[in-house]
Amino acid sequence: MEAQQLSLEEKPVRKQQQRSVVTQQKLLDAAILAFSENGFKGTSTRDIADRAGVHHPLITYHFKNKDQLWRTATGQIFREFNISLIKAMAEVPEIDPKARAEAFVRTYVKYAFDQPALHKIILQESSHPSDRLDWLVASHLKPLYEEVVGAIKKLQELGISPPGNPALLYNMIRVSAGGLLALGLEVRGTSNFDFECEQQRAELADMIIRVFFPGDTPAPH
Amino acid sequence: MEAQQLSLEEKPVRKQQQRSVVTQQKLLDAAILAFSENGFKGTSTRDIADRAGVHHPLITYHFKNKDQLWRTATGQIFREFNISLIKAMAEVPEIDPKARAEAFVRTYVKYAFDQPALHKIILQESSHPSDRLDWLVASHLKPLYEEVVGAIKKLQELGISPPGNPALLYNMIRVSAGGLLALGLEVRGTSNFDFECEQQRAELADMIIRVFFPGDTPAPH
DNA sequence: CCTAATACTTCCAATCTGGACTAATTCCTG
DNA sequence: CAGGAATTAGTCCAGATTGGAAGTATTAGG
Repeated sequence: MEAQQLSLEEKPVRKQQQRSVVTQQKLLDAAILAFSENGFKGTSTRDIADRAGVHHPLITYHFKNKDQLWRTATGQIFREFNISLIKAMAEVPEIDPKARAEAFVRTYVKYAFDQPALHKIILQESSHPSDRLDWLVASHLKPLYEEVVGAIKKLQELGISPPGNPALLYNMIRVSAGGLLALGLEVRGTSNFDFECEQQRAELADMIIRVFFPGDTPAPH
Repeated sequence: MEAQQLSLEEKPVRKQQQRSVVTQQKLLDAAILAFSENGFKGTSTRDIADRAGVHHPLITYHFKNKDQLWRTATGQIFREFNISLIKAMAEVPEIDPKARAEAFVRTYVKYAFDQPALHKIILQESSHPSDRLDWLVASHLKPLYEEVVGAIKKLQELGISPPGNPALLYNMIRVSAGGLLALGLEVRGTSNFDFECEQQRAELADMIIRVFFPGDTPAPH
């Protein structure tokens, strides 16, 4: 970070040392975990440093302050999530829209489970207005939305998805997948349904597909 | 609270003064708001007291400590929510299960919007294990779940709802309604869909019904 | 193998935290 | 209307919090 922002400087910049990369990643990982559990306000930089096993002033050194650390950490997992999603979708042929939708749901569920912090952080930050939420929406949430909502419209035209506002449909799918996984503890408590079990996650994906894409692909005339 | 726990005491207990009831309610309202925004850890008792416009040691006086305040405040809104739901449902005739499901969804959306803190608090607390989450599940979430899941099973048997694990279906409906409303800020940011608008909330309810209860009531043979 | 940039450690000041404690005020109740 | 309990105001505290200053150790690069 910061450290080797060479840009158009004239100074003889030295390359970043390996140990600093390690420290930064330890901090980023710890930060994601802590923020997803206790929110931005509820997380202290000391807690993060303790989890990472480093001295807390290193946060100031590497990331300037708590807010920048949050942005860097959050940015990292959102970028990874979106890239994973795009990559996985690229492997599915475009001919069959319903198969594509199914693949999207399964991949979404998979990566949402691999990185549960991602949706927890969305939930944490959506609870009240903040610059962080605006930033999250503008730089990560909206791009994905734009990408997917077009596909949903097409599915509706084909009679595969129910009619109505596609934005609504998209958000319902999103919370049914990622949101529900983030609520895993509560769901297990009330319903004895455990997303830790691979088979139950598949069941969730199946159900989402069944519910939101009930129609069949129309035969090519 | 506490103050007039007369039970089987022999002392000539004086009745609670009106002003204390007012103070308590101001604290409870402020607490709900603060906790829903910043979570338990992220909320300070001083913040709550400031919002309520009272001195912070009064929290200790009326509720013993932060944890008890959380439980009392949360208990109040959950009780009100569940009662509202039950009352509203009692007015719908039992003959038509689909009409009943529709009424349930509309009422759920209505009250979830009236008290957005309720679902925000579920989201806040589900992010990691805690006594508060266990308490929430056991005393408020599970009872409602038990109540509703039976009805959903029946709807599935009638072919009104899609097949599959009813617990899953229930949770998907729940997050699509309450969860999505709690995410209102984010949804407006990404999709320009605003739940503040009555008509858009109706659209949400319609969509939930369309998606989760697509079948028609079978004609009585 | 120097030496200066990079990375880390140790310490500090100002503020915030939950909660305890006492004094002042209000207002029931006899 | 007086006595005393209920309630509130005002202080205080020990510990945690943040950001940062100042010094030490490590390592890249000549």
